[in-house]
Amino acid sequence: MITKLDSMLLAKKKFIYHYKNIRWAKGRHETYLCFVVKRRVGPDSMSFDFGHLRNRAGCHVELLFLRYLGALCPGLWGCGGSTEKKLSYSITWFCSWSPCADCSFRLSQFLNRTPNLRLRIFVSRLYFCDLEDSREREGLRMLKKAGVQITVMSYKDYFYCWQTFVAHRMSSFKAWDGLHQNYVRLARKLNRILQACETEDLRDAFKLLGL
DNA sequence: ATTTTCAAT
Repeated sequence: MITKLDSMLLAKKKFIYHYKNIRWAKGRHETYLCFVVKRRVGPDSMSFDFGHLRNRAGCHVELLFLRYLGALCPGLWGCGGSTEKKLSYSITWFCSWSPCADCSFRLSQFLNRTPNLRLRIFVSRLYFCDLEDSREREGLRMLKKAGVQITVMSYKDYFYCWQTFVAHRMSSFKAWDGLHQNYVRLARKLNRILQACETEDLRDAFKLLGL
């Protein structure tokens, strides 16, 4: 794999500023999305693409990504003929914020209609997830039900992103103060949010059994 | 203890 030009990579400062998993991320009025798109071509070969996006005025970065999806995943919807076999892709993205409720809803709908696309989402910080009944929390659960694996970024994920998406110019990734503690706190929070899926399912099961 | 959030000026 040939390394992309620096201009296609994220500046170091930008990456650190936007992906820092601090509790009060003041001034992060932008969201970055670093992605890797993979397609299995044969038993040992794989097509591969990667890059990053930033939200634009009036368009959250997740929906922007969906706009580019056709170009990133040729054949995802078949190659014209309806009998044509659709190609399967798996996408991993790393987002500085977790998706808002609306994006989660639209993504879930899209994924439910596109079973040949697998999506894994890593997030640096949780967006509006403080309130127990926030719509953003509900959105994350909806994504999980649509088969998305949602994970909070840990050191190894930042390290990977640094190596893959950042114009690091041979400098190695240096963790900021509190990276690990913040990760642990956020991962617990996300687990609590997503576990509600299971208690809900359990409640439904009980109801079904008349218990 | 409290602080922020894909802005709005």
